[in-house]
This record gives sequence, C-alpha cells and structure tokens, in this order.
Amino acid sequence: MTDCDQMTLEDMLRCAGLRPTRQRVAIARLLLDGRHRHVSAESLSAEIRDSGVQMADGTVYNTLNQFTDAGLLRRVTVHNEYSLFDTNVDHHHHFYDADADRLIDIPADHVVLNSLPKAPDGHEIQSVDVTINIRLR
Amino acid sequence: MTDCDQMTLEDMLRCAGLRPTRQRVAIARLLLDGRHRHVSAESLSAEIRDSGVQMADGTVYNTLNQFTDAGLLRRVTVHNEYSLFDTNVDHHHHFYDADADRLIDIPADHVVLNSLPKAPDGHEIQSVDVTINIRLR
DNA sequence: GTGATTGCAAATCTTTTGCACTAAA
DNA sequence: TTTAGTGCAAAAGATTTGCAATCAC
Repeated sequence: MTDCDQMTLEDMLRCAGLRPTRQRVAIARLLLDGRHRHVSAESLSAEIRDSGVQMADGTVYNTLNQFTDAGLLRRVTVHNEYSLFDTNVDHHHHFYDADADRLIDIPADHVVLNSLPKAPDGHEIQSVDVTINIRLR
Repeated sequence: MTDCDQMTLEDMLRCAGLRPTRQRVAIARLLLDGRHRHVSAESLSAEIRDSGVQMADGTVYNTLNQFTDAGLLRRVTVHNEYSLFDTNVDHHHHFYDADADRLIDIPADHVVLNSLPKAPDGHEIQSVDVTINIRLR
C-alpha cells in the first residue's frame, strides 16, 4: 500500500513525512477524517481549544502550513484578509459567498474549461483555480 | 456622455461619486491613465512618495478601497498576504507566478468556460475569476 | 459654512520567527 | 541521545479606525 489513505492518523502523518506528534494528531483528527471542510487558522484554533486540547496559535499556523506543504490540505485565498484551508485536496473549484464569507466546493467536472492560454515562456501551468463569486439574488 | 471615460481625472472621479481631492487626483493620475497595472498598497505608496506627493499610508489604503468600491479598480487576491489592485476592470483573468509573486493579465476570450454550475439557491453569479498558477519549467 | 476627507498614530488582525524546552525515534 | 517539534512571546506585515484638522463645494 503506497498511498496515504485507509491508515491510522499516525501512519497517515508518517506517510506524509510528518512525525505524529500530539498536536499534529489532534489537528489531523479534526481535519483529516475524510469530511470536506474549510477552516481558518482562527476557527480551527477555537475548535481545538473547545475539544480540550491546548495548543499555541503559532503551532496551529505551523501545522496548517506543514499539512499544506505535505499535500494534506489545500490553501485557498479569496477576497478577504485571511487564508482558508480546504480539507478537500482533490481537484475542484469554489463558489465564494462574500456576504457570508463562505466557500462552497464545486466538483471539478461541473466546470468545463475549453481553451486555456499557454503559459508564458519558460513557465508551465501548475493548477487552475476557478472562483465563482456569488451574492444574494 | 454618461460614462466616465474621456474626461479629466477630476470629472472622472466626480462621475464615480468621489470628490476630486488632491490625494485622489494624485492616485488617479498614477493608476487611471488607461495603462493596465497591478499595484499593492505598499508599492503605490512608494510611487506616490517618489513622485513628490506626500500622503499617509492610511489614506492610500482608504483611497484604493474607495476606487475599488466605485469600480475604478479591481481587487485581486492570490496566495500571498496582501491585496493587489488591478487597473484593468474589464473582464479578464490572471496568470499568477508564485515564484516572482507576479500577476499577468489574460484577456477574457483566451479562457473559455463551458458549463458553469448554477449558483446555490437564492444566489446569483456575480463574477468568475480564473487564476492559472504557473511555475518555472 | 458644513459635510466629506485627510493626516496621523494607535489599534487590530493575521501570520511568522527565535529560542529554550520537550518529545519522538 | 539526537533531532525534530512545540510553547511562548515578541515581531512583522497588512490593513483599519478614531478624531481633530482641513478641504471641496
């Protein structure tokens, strides 16, 4: 078994090259259970505190960055001043509801892109993010 | 003449519902000359200082926000920690080069979107942003 | 005049960092 | 034991805000 699914959280972290420390496991338990969510550092911090685990804010930020670098999370930036971390790392897109400051996933196959431009000289396309901004009708 | 083109900067600002104050005109002179640019609050602040005009940073931020609200600029957020303001308010998309932290415009017709999903109940689509992340090959 | 706008500095918010301490392997 | 990881507090960076002074009309 070479992929990082269907294992204990500890193994999943090891498999991603991260030591399964108490803090990382606590965050993994909240975020890597297969459910698709969008959390901010702040909301996650509050959730951790509520779950009885105590953790420094700096550690929350560092852990989120480590998970993102390891491909366990995806960082999403929209038109506000903080980052959201998406537990869905599959290719997909987003509705962004600015009124509620809320992201909604859109499966990749619901957005069909024909005719993408070529990347500028010396560059290649890494990924394509489509954000559909919505508002109340 | 009902649109806000082909006028003096002062009239252009008035037309957008903004009093043509010294500060606003100075920023308009730099940004609303028809050229397409991406500036950050910081880079603009430096440019203003270099041009001999003195202006508080808070005023730069406030003015950029006012221009954006008035539709004279467009705020673009990518995966970094500050906002960029795009002087091109026409519909278009972006390459984002994370290595250089640089945005490159893509004309709207170079990206063809077929099959957009419907907005969630009670909402309507306001705009669609496509960001193509690129990296060195 | 008078209401909108600005300057300025302080406040706020998000995020990163340095370093001594602790824990995983 | 050795190295990676954490806590904490401070720093950094972006942006907003409060209020008195100033400016456009």
